Amino acid sequence: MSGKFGKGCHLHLIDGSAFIFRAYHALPPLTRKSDGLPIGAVAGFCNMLQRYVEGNAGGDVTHVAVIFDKGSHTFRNDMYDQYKANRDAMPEDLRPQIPLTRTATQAFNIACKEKEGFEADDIIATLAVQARAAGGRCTIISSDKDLMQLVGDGVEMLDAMKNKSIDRDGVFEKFGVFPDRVVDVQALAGDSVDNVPGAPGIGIKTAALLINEFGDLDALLARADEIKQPKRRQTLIDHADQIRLSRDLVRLDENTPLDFTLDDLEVREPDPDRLLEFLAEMEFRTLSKRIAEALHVEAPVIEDKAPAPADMPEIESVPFNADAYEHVRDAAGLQVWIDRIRERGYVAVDTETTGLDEMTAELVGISLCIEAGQACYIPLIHKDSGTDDLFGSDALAEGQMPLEQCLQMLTPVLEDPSVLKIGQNMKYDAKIFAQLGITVAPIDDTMLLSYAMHAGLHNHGMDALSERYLGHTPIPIKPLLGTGKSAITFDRVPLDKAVPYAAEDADITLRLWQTLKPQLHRVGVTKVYETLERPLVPVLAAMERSGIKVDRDTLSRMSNAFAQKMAGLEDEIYELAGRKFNVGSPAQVGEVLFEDMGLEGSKKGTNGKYSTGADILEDLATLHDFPRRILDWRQLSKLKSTYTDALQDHINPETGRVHTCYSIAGASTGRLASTDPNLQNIPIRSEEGRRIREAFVAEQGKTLVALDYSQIELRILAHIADIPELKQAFADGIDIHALTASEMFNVSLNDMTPEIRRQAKAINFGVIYGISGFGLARNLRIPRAEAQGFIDRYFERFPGIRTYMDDTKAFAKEHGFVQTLFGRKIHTPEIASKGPRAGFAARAAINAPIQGTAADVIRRAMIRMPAAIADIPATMLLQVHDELLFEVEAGSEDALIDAARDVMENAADPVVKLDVKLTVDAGKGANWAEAH
DNA sequence: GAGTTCACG
DNA sequence: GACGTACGTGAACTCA
Repeated sequence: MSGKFGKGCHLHLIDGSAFIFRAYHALPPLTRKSDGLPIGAVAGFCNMLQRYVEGNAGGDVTHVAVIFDKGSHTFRNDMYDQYKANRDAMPEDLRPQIPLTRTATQAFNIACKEKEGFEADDIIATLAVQARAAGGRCTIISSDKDLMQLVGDGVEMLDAMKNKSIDRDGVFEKFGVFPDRVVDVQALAGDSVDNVPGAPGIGIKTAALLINEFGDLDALLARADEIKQPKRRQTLIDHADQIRLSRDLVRLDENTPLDFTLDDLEVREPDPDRLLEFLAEMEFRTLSKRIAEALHVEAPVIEDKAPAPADMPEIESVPFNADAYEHVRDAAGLQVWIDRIRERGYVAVDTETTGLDEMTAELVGISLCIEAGQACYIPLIHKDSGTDDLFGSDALAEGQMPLEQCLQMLTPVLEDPSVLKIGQNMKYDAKIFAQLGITVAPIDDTMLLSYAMHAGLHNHGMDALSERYLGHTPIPIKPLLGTGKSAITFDRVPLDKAVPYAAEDADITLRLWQTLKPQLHRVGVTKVYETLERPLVPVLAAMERSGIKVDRDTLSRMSNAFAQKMAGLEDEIYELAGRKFNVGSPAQVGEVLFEDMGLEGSKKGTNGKYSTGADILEDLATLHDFPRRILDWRQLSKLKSTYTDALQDHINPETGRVHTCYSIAGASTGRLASTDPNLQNIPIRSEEGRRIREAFVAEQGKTLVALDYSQIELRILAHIADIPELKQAFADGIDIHALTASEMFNVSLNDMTPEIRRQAKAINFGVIYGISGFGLARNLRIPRAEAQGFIDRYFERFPGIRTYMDDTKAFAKEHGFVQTLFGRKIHTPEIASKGPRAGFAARAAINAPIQGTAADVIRRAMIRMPAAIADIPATMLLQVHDELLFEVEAGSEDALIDAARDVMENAADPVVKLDVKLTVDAGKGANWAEAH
């Protein structure tokens, strides 16, 4: 059969996207063995194509094509920006498989068609209409109801899964009208999946009823006042425009401009070599065999390629070339990049700013990269460096587009749910964009990919990752900015220097993503990355931007009081020492103590200095007044310098609030770390220190609410080590330290003394840290043998703890990592070393699953929190490892406590079923001291 | 920049 | 038998 498409021809049009999604959801998440590339949807897609080919062998099909969607932005989005806005983002492991389904179609030698700006449905409509006009037949292989408007006059649909064909009567069954009125019914009924509004309260049944009564939609809308039901009548009158818009949205474009004709779609025999080569590349053994048989050729041997070692990724072969980066200077130049980004569906993004504090830093320029080596920098507010003006000119440099124009063009891409934005530490860039009202989503973050896979092995900064995984040293920033007082901000870097530096960052980020992302599955931390790391980025960005109000006057008053007390103490100290010296110098304190006064103290190894730490001074305090005074002075000095003084410098002048920065990938265990300033170590243990929390206040008319997990690490220990007595105690709400003491020392709970309880508490904590006799002895200030006796008794009483410790150490030795209950991996490379390092590593390995699981739990709570409190006028401000601090409008405190507590207590569900329930304590007040 | 000390969980 | 010794952080300070 060949020649022009016409009478007697039969065209099959396969809805490619429908095939892909069916394949994706029908199969488990298979991955290619050699490199972990997700491949399940491709496998299912190929299976469905093969079944299709087999099913039509000897049939009357003369022409065939698989039609795909391309990009997500279509003419319908221009008509209605909410079109398909409710769609979930494409699953992470599906995205890389999309291009492979095109390759697969071509490997089957089937025509493969798509068109930018149009949906597959429009192409199908156009081709079906063309086939009909030429006097041929057309079968659309899909069950998508949006295609039903095309049925009739030689066009029919076939649901390949159910092998059921749908004709005019079938459409009537579904819509209550024949195909020519389907659009009218859909326009009225709307579609929640595609977010087509329709007429509120009217479904398919009612819509069909109305259309059948009035003939068509135009007649119905024209004569809406004749509708008998008053509510329905009003709805149609009120929403007439919306209904017409809906009709335009659901009506398929039968005139899609196409660069091919029906004749190009003629059925072709598959080329066995090409097809089998593709299948071998995908490592589909069973399917290869089956297809080889069907084609009567020999199946290729597919080698069982061993996965490459995880720490030896392939180094990107495109060399780095800083001269090749593009300087985007105007809208035309940027548009080229935007088009390419939309075509790809992903882009690496990096921002250059005037500083490191995202609250005050200004956007200076944006770099983009879509392929290794292909990157650009869009400078926006670089200052002209041409003049000799010593103070720098404020005139803008040549070759820049207006910031507003750039953002206007780029924002739709940054916010487009179908374009993945890749960054290194995206929280930073997201905050910069958030300042400008832009919400960047969806995202991937190479720093977090690295963290999820390699926590404990190395840090996750871009320079380190580039060296390690790309074998490339990034252009250093120092020579560009200078150091010290003469340092300049990035907007003063000349463009010829700024372009290579900035663009390279995006290039590196993209290459890291290409290197690291496929390994995620292989390392087995996809869930960790997708549920514990990446979703935290917008949550933390919002918390950091919120900040917490800090009252400068309170801090200032405290500073003065501390200064006075310190001065008094200094006089006493000089008196006791008999001379003046620098109280802040540990070395000089050591000299006074151990040389002038001749007290007993140990020299410290490396530099021969005396150690004057708090516990040594504490011991000496019984012998002399001097150490006590030093301790008191140090406490005040600490409080003043680190808190009451430094904290004031962190109050943002715009917001009057302190905005900390959380590192997501700082702590190896999964904990967050807080910096600039650290708000996770605000004093509480001493009464004087605790008062600093009075400076952390709620805004007028609001309240601070603190919720903290009670004994979360011990509860997790009880679960992981499976200790029945501890689990029972938590279930009964018994004081856990008292219970431990009672079990160990055979004292009934009623006869418990604070001293015994204190010792048990120390042991409980010691266990979490990987207890040793020496450590416990020092902590409790008891002889080492006695401490060891306690530990022995503890293990005897709770043998599960010792088993847990031994098993965890053995696991770490064997695998080089340990895991939390949620699958987070913490690497412990030093466990293999000899000497004391191995001891450190072993204790860290024991602690990591406990501390890490607790960290996972609160991360999960934080990720769920925004949605859970959406209806409450409250904001999540701070996280302190097992505590969340909120600011809430007065009157809504209890609603917030109920909602937040619910999220926190059930945060492990449904992934982990803890044997021990998690309990959350709550407090509220005008300041943080009261709330705690 | 290393080392010490101390604030928190 | 000796090694060293409780887990995880960040910041300020001194001193070379």
